[in-house]
Amino acid sequence: MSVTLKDIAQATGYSINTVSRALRDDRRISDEAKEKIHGEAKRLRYIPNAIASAMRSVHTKSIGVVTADSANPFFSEVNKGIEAMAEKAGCHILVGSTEESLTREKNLVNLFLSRMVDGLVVMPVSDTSEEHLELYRSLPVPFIFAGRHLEGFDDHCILHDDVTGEKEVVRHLFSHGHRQILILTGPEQVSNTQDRLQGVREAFREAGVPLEESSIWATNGHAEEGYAAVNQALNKGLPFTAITCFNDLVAMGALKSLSENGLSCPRQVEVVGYDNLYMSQFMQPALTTVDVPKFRLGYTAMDRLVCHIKNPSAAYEKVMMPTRLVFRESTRGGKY
Amino acid sequence: MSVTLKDIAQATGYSINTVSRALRDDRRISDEAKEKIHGEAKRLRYIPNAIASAMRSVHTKSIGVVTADSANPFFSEVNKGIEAMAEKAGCHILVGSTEESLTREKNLVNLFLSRMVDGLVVMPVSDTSEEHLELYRSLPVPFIFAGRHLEGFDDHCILHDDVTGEKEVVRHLFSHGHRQILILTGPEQVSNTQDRLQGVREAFREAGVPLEESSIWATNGHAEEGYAAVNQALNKGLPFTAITCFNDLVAMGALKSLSENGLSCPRQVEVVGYDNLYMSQFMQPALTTVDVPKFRLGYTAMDRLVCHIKNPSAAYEKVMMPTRLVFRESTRGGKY
DNA sequence: TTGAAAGCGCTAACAG
DNA sequence: CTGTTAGCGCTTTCAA
Repeated sequence: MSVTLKDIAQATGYSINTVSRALRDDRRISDEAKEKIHGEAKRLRYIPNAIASAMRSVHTKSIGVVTADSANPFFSEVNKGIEAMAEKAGCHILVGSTEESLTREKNLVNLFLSRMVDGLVVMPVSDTSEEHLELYRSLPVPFIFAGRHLEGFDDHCILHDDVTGEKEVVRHLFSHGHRQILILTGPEQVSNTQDRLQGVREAFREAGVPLEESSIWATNGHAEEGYAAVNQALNKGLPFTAITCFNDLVAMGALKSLSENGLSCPRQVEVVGYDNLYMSQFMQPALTTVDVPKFRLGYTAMDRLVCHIKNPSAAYEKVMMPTRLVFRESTRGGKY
Repeated sequence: MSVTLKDIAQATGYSINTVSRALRDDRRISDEAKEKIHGEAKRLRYIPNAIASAMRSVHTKSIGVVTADSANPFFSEVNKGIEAMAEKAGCHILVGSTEESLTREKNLVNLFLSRMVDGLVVMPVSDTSEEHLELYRSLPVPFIFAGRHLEGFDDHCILHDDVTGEKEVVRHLFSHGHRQILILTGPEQVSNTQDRLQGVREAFREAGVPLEESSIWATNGHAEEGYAAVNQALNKGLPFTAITCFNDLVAMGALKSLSENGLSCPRQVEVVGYDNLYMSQFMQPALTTVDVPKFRLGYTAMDRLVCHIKNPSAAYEKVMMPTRLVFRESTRGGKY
């Protein structure tokens, strides 16, 4: 079997306890002992058993991250922020993806709990069933929701302002004279979908333009459904001169459909995405989109979480981050 | 603190042991006891402590996955295959990304070992230092290399045939009359870069065309370096009529540069990628590329790993998967 | 079919 | 500065 503290203790003549403390650099251990013990540990290729250590001590120094959709680079970018702060805090991370399934979300949370994580960062689906809410009400560790909110847990959320972000998109399109706007929404059980749609509605109301429900098309947030939706809208002869997309992936599909149907973007149809993925600047045309501070979102979420782990009685506080419209080639001209 | 077997034992009057076995559906426990115990467990919201369980039993039912580059969707797609098989085998997965750093690779392997994983799936950098090789020689658990190989561990590899895949790309370009081909390679410490370059060289030799070293440009495998490389090649006035890219991300950057420089793809310059990412069909123009069986790669790697965990004395055996050239819009016409 | 006891590897509390 | 003892929650003997 593998090398344990016991082996090092036997090899050096110290007690298991002294070895344990020497390896953790406890200051009450003599330099001589430390040197001997560290040397022997290295020689024997000792690998500390984090499992055993976790059992005995209060903290495992591990955090569970429940992310949403592994096919969307948005979440990789948020993850990087989480990881950066985790590393800073000396934690490591267990990641799992729900693929927007409530069942998988619950399973992941329980999996992480059973592995004794010190806390959780979650991008939840927005299901408001009693069972779902109860899962978080009874959670025995600190937790933060990143980029998405859940009814009754506003304080736990680190968010970006989707309502305003999307409202500005539609305002901008209005200011360019568009009145026929195709709206491609995202997965329905996700709070961002609801918020962005609300932003659309507010912008329409504000401008006094009636919003036809027939111009709202649902997608699952992936390119192929953006592509299909625009194809179908064109086939139906739906009139539109601009498209606002749930996210950049959907926009990528939309651009493809326009191009295949001989419609020039931005000359004939303007397209706006959401998220500002790294790849969006390389799309053709480069995508106008709403920048979300992805890295900072993850970084801040993890930072807050660490605070709550260190100080369990600290009050939770909602954080709202600003978004920013980024103008590229898929829309005409700059801001008016 | 949280609910333990002891709590259920006290509540039901059975011993801890009986509770433990009832919850694991041991057949030597009466149905009556099982029912009572399961009921109580549910009522108390018992969450099994996987950490404690892992300490006592041989297997943790967890697998470490050391992946390479979280910004590249290629690895997400491989991961999905790994996860699918893991779920089938009743394991869960710990994932970490090296970002192509040898140090991070070693740290991740040790992190996973310290968490007592039953085995590892690794996408290693191809560093052949004694230290790196020794890491795997002395690994106390079964391991599989997925999509990349490492000197001396051929048997542990599940691979796709990069030499042949890339050779076919270049052959195809030759067959279209190209002689001036820009070659954008990937990160140097990665076996795929070396293999694909070898494929290029073999195709050139085969065709009797001299390969100018000046037409080989290194990238880190990301879009921005594909973009920059093509920009620079054009600025230098390098003559080329086709580009073969290390991967689809690099190709995305290359397409962007061509478009910005007023060069039409495929009419003036043909472009070929590698990997066949999901998104590549949505690029403009849709990307001709080499399909790699990403899902199956992960799925098979995990399948082999599970076999070796179940049967530690089984001999390792290299698996080589075929690749396939996929023709889309970034090259002209079909295969000759 | 069930229970009692031992121990996985480690850390914390207390002695010295 | 170092050693002794106890025990985290669970599973695996062994005994009944």
